[in-house]
Amino acid sequence: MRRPAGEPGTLMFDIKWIRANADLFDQNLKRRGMAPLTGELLALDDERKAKVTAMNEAQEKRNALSKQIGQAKAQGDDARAEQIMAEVGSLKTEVQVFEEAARNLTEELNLKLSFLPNLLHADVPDGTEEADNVTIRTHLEPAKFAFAPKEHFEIGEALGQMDFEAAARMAGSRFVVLNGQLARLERALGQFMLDLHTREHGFTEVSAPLLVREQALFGTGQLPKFSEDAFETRDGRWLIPTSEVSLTNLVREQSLDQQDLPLRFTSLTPCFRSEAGSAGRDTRGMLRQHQFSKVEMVVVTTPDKSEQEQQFMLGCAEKVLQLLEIPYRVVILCSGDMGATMRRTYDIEAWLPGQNAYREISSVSMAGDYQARRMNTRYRNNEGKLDYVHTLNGSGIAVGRALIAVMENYQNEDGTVTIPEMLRPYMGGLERIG
RNA sequence: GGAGAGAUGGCCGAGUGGUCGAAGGCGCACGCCUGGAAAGUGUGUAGGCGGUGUUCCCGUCUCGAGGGUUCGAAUCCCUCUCUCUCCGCCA
Repeated sequence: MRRPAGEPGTLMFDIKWIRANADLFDQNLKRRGMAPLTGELLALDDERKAKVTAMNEAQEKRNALSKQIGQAKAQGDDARAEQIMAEVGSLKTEVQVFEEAARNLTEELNLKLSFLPNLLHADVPDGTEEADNVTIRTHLEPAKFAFAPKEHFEIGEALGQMDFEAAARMAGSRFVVLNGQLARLERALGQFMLDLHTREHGFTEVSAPLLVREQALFGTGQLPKFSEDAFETRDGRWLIPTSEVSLTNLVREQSLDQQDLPLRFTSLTPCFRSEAGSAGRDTRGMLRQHQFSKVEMVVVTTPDKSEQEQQFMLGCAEKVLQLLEIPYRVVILCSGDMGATMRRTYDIEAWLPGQNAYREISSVSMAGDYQARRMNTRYRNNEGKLDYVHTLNGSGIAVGRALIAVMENYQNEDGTVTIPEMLRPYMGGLERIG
């Protein structure tokens, strides 16, 4: 793994905070199902600081003597210059030895810190698996069907507009080909969501790279820990697993002005995931694909606004389903089911009649300063001080899964699919598919 | 893909081995001047790390990034990234 991004000496996690809150930090790891680490980390940091101090002292001596050489030469006193040169020669190796030791220790510490999970928000419930997530609220009662509702792939294949076999022939499993009205419906969903967030919710639409450097994935936290989940190209770039990566990294290595915050970005992009750990799960249909389309929301804000921004974003994502009149519930993820890079995550799960289950369709998370530290993104507050920004991200919402939700919730007994009112303008006024 | 030029503080821009973290200008902040403002004038104006220091100080590092040469590097060497110009190719 290459040296993490950021200025030399920048640490990926606030070691001073760990030092001051050792118990809290280890408790946090425990809730994440990990062993305590403060002892190891602080010992390493002590060692590192000792070497840095020793290096600084040696440099101080060297600089003072070197300065004298310059002065002697300026006065034409070459003999004295020679004498001091001989004296300072041994200091050179001393500086190098300490410098190398300090660098190695900093790298070692930073590597360890870069693997640490984020701190959990106080609201996050304890738990080890999906079943421990807590439902916050539900919206709309699932509709009762007068017939046995089908799964989306049954509907799509019967319509002749969803072709997994054609996709498999050219790309392998976990890909799909949509055509005709279903392809247009996917496009309509994306347009509808983008229009909603840009017109009603104040987000700026962004078109950004889908192929990014390793540092960008490091910045948002997908690397170094989760490299097997994404696709790497032959030239060392990566296909984004979510446009959270592109949108969040818009501010990498920047110092922002407080008055410009919050920044709110949205984007409709394909997402690429290897689904390496998901073999055998959701193999039928287009619920879990290597490539899918998603509208993403990213907010960059000051620490004090992080809390309210997450609620706002959650509301923006819910609004999509409310306008589409699809039943859903909001859950808060438990400590064991959360992503390592996040402090608190709400999932929105849409009702899928064909599966007779709620399935994740959006995830809205706060990252705190975790990503900001990795990207080295700060802001200058009104007092002129620099501090790390807070970042948040959320799907607003997953287009592929929204397509599934629409198809299953709006299916008719004759195999047709009614088009939700809100989408009809995007479908040329079409009222049903099939 | 080939040839060349470049990257210095918030911005512009000097600086080719020795008190250079960096002249000068612009901008910004505060003060003086003014009835008020402009003009003029004075002062200040990066960040990281460390220090059993804590409104102020000390040390160190940072002139795109990383490494090297040297007693000493913005300045010399190597690698990388990015920008620009010309040629080729191309949607």
